[in-house]
Formats: sequence, structure tokens, C-alpha cells
Amino acid sequence: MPDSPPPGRRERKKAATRQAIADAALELFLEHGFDRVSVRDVAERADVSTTTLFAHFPSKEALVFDREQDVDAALAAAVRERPEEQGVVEALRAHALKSWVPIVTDPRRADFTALVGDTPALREYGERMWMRHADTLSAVIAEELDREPDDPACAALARFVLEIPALTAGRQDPRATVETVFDLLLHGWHAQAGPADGPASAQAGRG
Amino acid sequence: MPDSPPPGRRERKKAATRQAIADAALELFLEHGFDRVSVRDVAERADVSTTTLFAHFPSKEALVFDREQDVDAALAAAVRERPEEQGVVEALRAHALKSWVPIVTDPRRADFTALVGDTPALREYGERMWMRHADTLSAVIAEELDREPDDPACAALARFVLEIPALTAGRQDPRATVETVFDLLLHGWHAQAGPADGPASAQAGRG
DNA sequence: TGAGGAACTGCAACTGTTCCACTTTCTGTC
DNA sequence: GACAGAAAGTGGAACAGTTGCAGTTCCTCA
Repeated sequence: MPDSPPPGRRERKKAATRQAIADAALELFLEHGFDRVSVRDVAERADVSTTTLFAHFPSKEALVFDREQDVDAALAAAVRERPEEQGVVEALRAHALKSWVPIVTDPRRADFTALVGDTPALREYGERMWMRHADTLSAVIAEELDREPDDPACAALARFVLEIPALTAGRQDPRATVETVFDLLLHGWHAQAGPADGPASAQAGRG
Repeated sequence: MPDSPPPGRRERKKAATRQAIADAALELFLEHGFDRVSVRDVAERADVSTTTLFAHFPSKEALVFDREQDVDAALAAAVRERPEEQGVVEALRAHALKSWVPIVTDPRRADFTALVGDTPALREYGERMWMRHADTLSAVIAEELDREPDDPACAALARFVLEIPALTAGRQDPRATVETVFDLLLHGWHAQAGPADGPASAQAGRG
């Protein structure tokens, strides 16, 4: 995270432009709604050309998530640098509780959360954002456990963990949901559903 | 599935138009690639206006998946009408093996599968297509087990099961992958990773 | 100090998608 | 059998996201 030497004027200006665009975008989106603001509007507010805008952000949706950044690295680190004796699933649980839950529950970001939650395009983009880290996470898990890089169980675990943000979105108690999901991942449906796994005979209603 | 009475000329013509569009699209996409064919090209080949094209399909991607149809119903039925004594997870496993795996492995669809696999837009659209059934499946599972409709464990299970097509895509042995993933879901990571869950101390490499 | 490159601009074009007003074709009903 | 009304289709314009291009300005670094 240390930007070691003085970054130089050019890079500072570039960063400033990028920030100006992101700020303008968020401001306009929060005020009028994502769909009623055009990319050209954002560019104009930030006083740049649309070409410049797209030189900094790959898409309109990306304007909102200008901090996609180092989720990848944090995720990998959470697994690699876990305490001795802690399993990977527990490490991921801790990471989720410590780094993800606060973001969703922070009241200062309520309006931002609402913007994303109320805009299908943004919700989808956000979910997809998480999934983009599945390959990295899968590889790290496999590496930590001395398995083949494409081990299907590791791939599955990675994707399932990255589903969690989507699963907790819009729930009253994200923390509890996270716990439930991790218990499921760790001990399996069989354990959490009771030994009988809810056979069909237990219920009344049927087709 | 029975279109009981004679469908009437109008409906037949409509179906024919729709089919002509889908055929033209697939033909052009397979020949030149999804990204190098415009919607206007497809419309022209099918001899309709783009307006008509979008009256039949909600998006360019949808042209490829003109059979999204009754996955929802089949999924719900697989759970509801499972044999006595079979758990929901086992029912879903059976469904996946019987209904999903053959589609991916069918050699007659190799070129189609390749088209989707090689086109990011299509792969994403396909994955999202599956996830659209998560709410239905979650509700059915909860209902079968007498739980709250928004039970987080049911929601998680549903989403995880629907991740399976994405997880098996492009693998050499989809069948084995499906089995592995269901074992993970059923018995948990703890069971499949061994009792120690691979604590950090087991490995050498560390950050 | 000067060369080269990066950031930015303006504009035009392309593509997916929607809107509009209008024609054709079918269907159900008196 | 004629007719009202709905449904399907048309053509074209327009909008919004995105990209390409040629040219300008401004840093950086040797």
C-alpha cells in the first residue's frame, strides 16, 4: 500500500482526474439514479471528454465501484497468512466477518448500498465483480492444501465463498447469514439439516 | 407440453418467425463469431426488421439461448417429486447428473458449447440465466423442509447448486465434478478435506 | 533542452436497444 | 360474411454506451 516515492505530477494529475470522474458520477447517480444519468452527463460534470472517462473506467458500472482494487490480494492474504492451525474455511469466515460485513452494514454508506441494491445493472455488476476473484482464490486454496491447481473441490469452495456477498445482500442480519453459510460449507447440508436430511416422507405437501 | 388445440395460423406464423430469427442468429454466430455479427445482420438474414427481432428476444445474447424455457419447473419438480426417503440434495444430484451433464457432453452440440465457452458475454449470460432460478429453488427447498421462505441455508444451497453448471464448464470430466461438488455440499469441507481441514502448519510456503 | 510519451480532447462512427406511427394479417363475434 | 379490434410486423429515427482517430498539451527523463 505504500506509494513509495513522490508519485510525480503526471501521476498525481491522472489520479485527480480519475477521482474527479468517480466523484461526479457518484454524485449524479445518487441524485438522479443510475439509469437517468448518461455517461456524457458524468463526463461533463467532471469536465472531461467521454473518451477520457473511458480511458479511466472500462464501463459505466465501473464508475460506481472505483474501489474494486485489492479484494483479490486481501482474499489471497487472508488464506495464506492465516494463523497456525486455522483451516482455510475458518480463515475465510474470519475474513468475511471482518472485512465484508462492515461494508454492508456501515450506516454512512446506506445510500450507496441502496443505490446498488435498487439498480439491477449495478447489482449484477457487483456480483460478477466478486466472481472474478474465484480463480485466484481457488488457486490459493489449492496451493495451500497441496492439491492440483484445478481441483474441483477448491474451485467449488472458492465460488461458494464468493457467493456470500450476494446471499447476504438485503438481509436483516448479514452476520448471522454469513455464519450459517460457513457452517453449511464446513459441515455440510447433512449435518445442518439433521441426520435424516429431510426425506420427502417428512413433509405433507407434495405435487 | 401438449399444445392442445391447433395453435391457429397467427401463432404458427409467430413461432416460425421466432425460429427463423434464432436459426439465422446461430448460423451467423457460429460462422463469424458472436462479436462480429451485429443484431442488424441477424435481422437481415432472417428477413425481419430489428424491431421485430427485439419483439421476440429481449437481448442479443438471448438469441443464442432460445430454449431457456422450463428449467425452473424441472428444477422444482426434481425436488418436489423426489422418491420417498431421498433428501433434497440427493434429488438435486440426480437431477444434475441426468439433465445437465448430458447437455454439456453431447458431441452434437460441441460447436455450440464452444461458441458459448469462447464468448465472455455469452458465458456470463448463461451463468446469470441459471442464477435466475435461485429464488424459485430456494423457496421450494424451504417449503419441502418446513422452513421459513427466506431461510438462509436454503438460499445458500440453492445458489450453490446453481453454480454447478459454471463449475463444470470446460472440465474434462463434468460427471466427476458434479459428484465432488455434491459430496462437498452434503458432507461439508471438513469431511472432504480430512479431519484437520488443512491447517496452515501443514504447508511450507507462506507469504 | 529537446525527444518521446502520456493524458487528454473533439468528433464521428458503430452497436444494442427503444420509440413511434403506420400497415398487414388474423380472430372472434353479430 | 362483414367488421372491430388485437396482434405481428415495418421502417426509420433516436438514444446511450463504447471505440477509433487525429491532433494538442503537458510531463518526464536523458
